[in-house]
Parts: sequence; C-alpha cells; structure tokens
Amino acid sequence: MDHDEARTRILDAAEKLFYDRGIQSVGMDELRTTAGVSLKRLYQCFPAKHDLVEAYLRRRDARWRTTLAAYVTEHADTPDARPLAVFDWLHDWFSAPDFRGCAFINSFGELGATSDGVGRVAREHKRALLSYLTDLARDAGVTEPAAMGAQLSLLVDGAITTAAVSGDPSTARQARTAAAALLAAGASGG
Amino acid sequence: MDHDEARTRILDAAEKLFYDRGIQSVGMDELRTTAGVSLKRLYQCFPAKHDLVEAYLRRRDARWRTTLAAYVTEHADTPDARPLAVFDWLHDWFSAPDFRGCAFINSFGELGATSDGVGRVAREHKRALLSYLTDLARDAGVTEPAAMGAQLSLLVDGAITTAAVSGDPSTARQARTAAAALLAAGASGG
DNA sequence: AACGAGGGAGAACGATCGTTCTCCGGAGGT
DNA sequence: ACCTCCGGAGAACGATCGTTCTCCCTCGTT
Repeated sequence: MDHDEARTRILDAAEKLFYDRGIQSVGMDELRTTAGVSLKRLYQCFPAKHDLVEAYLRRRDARWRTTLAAYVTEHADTPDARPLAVFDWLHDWFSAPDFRGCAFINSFGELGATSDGVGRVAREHKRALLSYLTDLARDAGVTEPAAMGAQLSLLVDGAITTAAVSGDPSTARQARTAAAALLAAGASGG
Repeated sequence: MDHDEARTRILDAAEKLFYDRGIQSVGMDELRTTAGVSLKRLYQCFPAKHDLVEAYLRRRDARWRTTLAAYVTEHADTPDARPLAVFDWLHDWFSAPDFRGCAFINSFGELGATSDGVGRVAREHKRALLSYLTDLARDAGVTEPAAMGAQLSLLVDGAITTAAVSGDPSTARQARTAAAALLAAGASGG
C-alpha cells in the first residue's frame, strides 16, 4: 500500500466516522482501525488530528458541490429548472440512511469557537454554495440574482438542518415549494 | 447559598460555556469554577454531565421561545405583522456579540448521534418553533398556515446557521425579505 | 461544651485522549 | 549471508476527562 492509497483510506474512514458521530467523539485509534493503517502511517499522512479534520472537510466540500452540480446539470432541462433541481437533490440526500445534516455546520458548532481552520472551511463552503446558487439564479433570468441566491441558500441550509433534526426528508419538498414561490415572485421583478 | 441558587448559577455557567465553546470542550472543573460552587454541590445538583447538558438545553429552549414571543407581541401592531417581526428579532439576536448559532443544532451536530436526550430536546425545540410559526401564520390569515409555518421555519433555521457561519447579521434581513414574499404569495391563496 | 450533619476545597482514581516510542519482521542492495 | 531501512503492531506517555473520596471547617442542636 503506497502513500496515496493510505491517505485515501484514512480520509474515507474520517469522513464516515466524523460525519456520523462528530469529531471529538472519534479517537485516532478508532480511525486507524477503520482505515486499516498503522498509527505511524496515520501520523505521517496527517501530523495532527486537526490536519485530518481540515482535510476531511475540504474533500467533502469539493465532493458535495461537485455531486450537486452534476445532478443539477443532468436533471434540469432548462436553466429555469436548475434552481428547483437543487431541492430534488436535497430530497435524495435527506433520504440516505446515513444523512446527518451539514458536515460543516456540525463541525462549526462543535469546534468553530476553538479551531480557526474549521471556521474557515465552513465559511468557504457556505460562500461557494451561495456563489453557485447565485449563478443558477442569474442563468434562470432572475432580476436580482444576488438577492435570490442568498434567499435560496437560506432555504437550502434551513432544509438541511430541519431534515437532520426531524429526520423527515419531505422537508426538501417544502423548501422546493418555497423556492418556487420566491422564483415566481422574483422572475417578474421582485 | 441554598440549593436553588446553586442550581441557577450552575445553569448560568453551563449556558455561557456550552453555548460559546461546545459541550465536549468544557470540563466539569471549569464549570465548577465559573459557577463558583463546589464540585460536590455540582454533582448533587446534576448527578452526571449529561443531566446538566439536558437541563441547560431545556432552560434555553424555554427562555428562547419566551423571549421571541414577547418581542413579537410587543413589536407587531397587527396579526399580519407578527411573522415578519420574528425576523426583526433574529436580527437583534444575530447582532449580539456572543451569538454563535442555534444551541440545539450545535448540540445535535456534536452529540445527537451519541446522546438520545440531546436529540430529543433538539427535536422538541424545533417542533415548538414550527408550531409557533404556524400559529402566527394562521393569525395572519394565511390560507395554508401549516405549509407557511414550515416554510417560515426553514427560513428561520437557514438564517440562524448562515448568520452563525458568516458572522453577518444582515442575513436576517434577507430572510425577512424572503418571508415577506412568501406571505404575499400565500395570503392570496397558495 | 460536645457532637453530628453537611458543605467547601481539592486530591485522587480510572478511563481515554492525542501523540510518540519501542520492538520486530521482511524486502532489497552488496 | 549480511546489513540496512522501512513499515506494522501496539505499548507507553503525559494530559485531561468525568466522577468520587478525603480532609477539615462551620454551624445548629442539646
């Protein structure tokens, strides 16, 4: 097993365990066991736990946004349909058995006050999501894409946290309905 | 100092420390020091840490909802204005220097997978908020109060988490604008 | 004045944490 | 065949955690 494979296996284990149970509830020993690597290898890939935490969040950010964008471009026939497709993707995600809310909000709540890195990555993730939603709104012909993007991002974050706490995927449907109403009002100049 | 005063001081310390830095980052010794009580007293008021955590969340839930309701009834002249007043209160809250997001979402992200009690209290808090917002929507004459309440609650939760991560109180304004658009669309039938 | 109950201060305990160290076996070069 | 190096397994370390125990002082009662 070479360095890159070890890194990947460690990050896979970290994503599974950290996302499921929170960061401080998972020890380095359990990570090592789940990843199937030696402790020495773990520490030469990630010199400290906070390095692993930050790498986990960065990789998840990239994957999450890539997966969302791929779904939207595939499932929306016209630019107008794209913003609503976001909420269809959310419904799929909420229905996954291991769904447990937004990894960045969870990490921020747990460590945001203690770790600068966690706060920074969470901020970047939300800023990137806002930027993406603003692009979708602009392409859909909304008169004020920045304001619409911000409002859509509120619905997305609200749906994620509500679905996480309640465990009910239909939250995505309610958010979709609200988004449709906002888009209907905003397309004609609101 | 009698039993009740000790309990109050412990809960005050817990609320300050747990909300600021997360639950697992705060030890019982620091709690004891901040509360100014002895360790023996602390453990006779709350036999274990998770008891204190649950009591902290329950008291915060009651206070948070009472404060919100008081603000709304005082600042909204007509029933129609009440739903929007919620977002004015959010703006005040977001602007407070110690604002760090929703205590229940934060706790849920940190311990929801581990502790049943935390998950239960978080769920109850969000359900009570939904019920309150639905009442406001009904009193405002919305045609489908349940759907409107759910949508408003998405905006509220989205605004709280976005404001927490970004640190920008104006998130409340964007949520208010979105809520106004939804209410305008929903008041006339749907 | 003598005594017992109870609380304060903080040491002590066992567990667990993140991190480092030790030991050992196996692969590769001479 | 021998030496060297590297990675694996896991013991070990110091810190810190939640929790309990010890010691001592104070106070109310008789």
